Amino acid sequence: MATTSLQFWKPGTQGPGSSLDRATESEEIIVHAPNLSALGIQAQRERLPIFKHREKLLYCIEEYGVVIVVGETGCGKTTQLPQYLYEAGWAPPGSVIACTQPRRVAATSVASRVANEVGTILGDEVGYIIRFEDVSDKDKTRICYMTDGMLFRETMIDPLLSRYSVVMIDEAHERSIYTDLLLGILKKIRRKRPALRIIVSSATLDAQGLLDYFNSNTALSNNIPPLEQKPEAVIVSLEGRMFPVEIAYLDEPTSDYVRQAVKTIWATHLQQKAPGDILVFLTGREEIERCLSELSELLPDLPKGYPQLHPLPLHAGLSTDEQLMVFEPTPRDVRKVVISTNIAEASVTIEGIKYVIDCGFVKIRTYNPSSALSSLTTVPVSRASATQRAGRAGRTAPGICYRLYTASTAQSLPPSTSPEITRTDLATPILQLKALGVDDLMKFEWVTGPPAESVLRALEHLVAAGMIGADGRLTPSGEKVAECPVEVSIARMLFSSRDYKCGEEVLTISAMVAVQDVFIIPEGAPGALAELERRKFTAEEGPLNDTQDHLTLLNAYNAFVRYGRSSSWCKNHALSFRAMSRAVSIRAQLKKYMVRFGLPFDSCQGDSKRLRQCLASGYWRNGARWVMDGSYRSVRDDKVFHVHPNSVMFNRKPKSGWVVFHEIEETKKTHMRIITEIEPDW
DNA sequence: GAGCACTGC
Repeated sequence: MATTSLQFWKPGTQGPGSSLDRATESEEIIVHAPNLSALGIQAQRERLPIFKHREKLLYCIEEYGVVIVVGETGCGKTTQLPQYLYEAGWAPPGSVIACTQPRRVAATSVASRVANEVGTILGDEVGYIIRFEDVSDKDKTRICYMTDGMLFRETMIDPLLSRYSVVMIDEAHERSIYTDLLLGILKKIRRKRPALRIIVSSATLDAQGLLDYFNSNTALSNNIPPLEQKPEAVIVSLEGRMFPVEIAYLDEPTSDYVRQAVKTIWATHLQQKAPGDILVFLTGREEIERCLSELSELLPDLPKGYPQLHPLPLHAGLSTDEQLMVFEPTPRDVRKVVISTNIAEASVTIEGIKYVIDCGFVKIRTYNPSSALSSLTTVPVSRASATQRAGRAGRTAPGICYRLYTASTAQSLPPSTSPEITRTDLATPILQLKALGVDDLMKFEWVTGPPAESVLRALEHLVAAGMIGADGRLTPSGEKVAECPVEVSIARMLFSSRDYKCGEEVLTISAMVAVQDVFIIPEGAPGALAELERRKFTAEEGPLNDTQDHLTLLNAYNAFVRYGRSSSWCKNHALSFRAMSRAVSIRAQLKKYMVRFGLPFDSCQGDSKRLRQCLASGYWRNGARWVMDGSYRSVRDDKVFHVHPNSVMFNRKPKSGWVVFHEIEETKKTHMRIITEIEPDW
């Protein structure tokens, strides 16, 4: 197979930012800067598309409570808008402009860029706050970038967010759970503190929905003064900066989009003479590896005179080193092909991409409240996602996006991905809302209401766990657990560690289960090596050598610390250095909460029975018993569960016949992850 | 006898 002819229908140019309108270079540049490098920065700032809208934005923020800013990524809103506000005097001493991001890297990298533009050291006038890292100054910081989760947490300490004059919720179209919770809280705060200004920044599609949300007034009660006649919220549209991206569809649907992706990569490489790298969106690791292997079979057939093709995988399971390879600049005679999961849709930006190939699917986690199980399923992408994926081709020059589905399929795609709050376990969010004084969940103004069944299921869980009393209010232990940055079952485990005298070990286990992907699966030899290494921790490391996943995690952690937290040690034992280091941070943070709640740090001194009893007390809802065919039945409703192949319990019969597990994941089968054997009479 | 979208506190 040498060349493949592609039958693509091209309906003409469309896609993000088809207008190529950028700020003209002839505009007068006003410079207040004292030196040349600052002059360069100032000129750059004024060339951004958002600069033309500066006065309009400032006027709207002065006049309206809520400004919904719509613009493509790259138009400068994240970096410029907080600076405009700062320059216009919105952050006098004692008040701060907050800008929230759904991801940690975004908060840190944007803060550092803005600090540079402002001409200040990061952490002085411009800072950031993410979990484990507060690079801000209580007195000096005027612009603060932060993760939305951190600002939500701050509302638990300061319910009116009184130190902020303006809160900008960035990337609101992603509808992360904390974005939704924050929008609800902010709408409430605005009633009590009208001086607060809110900016919601979003990509196009749902701007009208957000406008209606803020302009509706359903929860108005008698003791709150009526709002002014003028609408609460207004939309400001910014022009995009992105280059046009031509969209091409398949004429006929494909039954195997991985193979179609390989064909399309090959044809693009041979037919498109213009240099530029290729980015392919697939749904998961397995597909990426198949795509890579099928592509490598074609490589020897590359005709003479063509540039080389350099394929690279990109997904979250890779080590940092492997991930960094996709950013290496391409030599002149090589074309890079990055074959990626959804991580490249928003989290990771690779420069130099000119061609995007989109399989049209994504893996999404969905919580089913009636079964209390969450499952990972492959579903068609939304139109918003497809637009975002296509936009990855137009960051530095005009590009092309090949969609591996038909134009009519494209029209039937849902407009946007359902908000996270509609497909997640609400136990923790509801506990936190209760801690914020939202007692009546039906009156809380959700941007999108979660399914009633999810709310009921979460309330039932919280009542059973003793976090909420019969009156619907938080119990004293509920108030404490609401503060803890862990799930309800883990918090219970930490609290009962006092009775079982194993605080030290439970603390470590709590940190380790909070980190995913501790054990690395090496490229090529799926599972085998990792399993070998994992078994070392179960059998050879440490005194607690039962075959239990929780104890294996404990042993791995202790060994990591004992061998000096070294990254090369991790590499040799198929452990993720990133994950292990994160566990160290989480453990330190949880330790502070234990100190605050007066929980002792006893060690069980190798008495694994006490430790396992303590685990059982936390995972009291997650029990299962072994049955003859090697599967398990859940204690709660007799469902069929299987042991996850990553578990050290995989294909071993528990002596007692009973286990508790950390979580259930439903993919092709229903798997219990992180398992510990218990005695039935516990 | 066989598997791992992505975030966040």
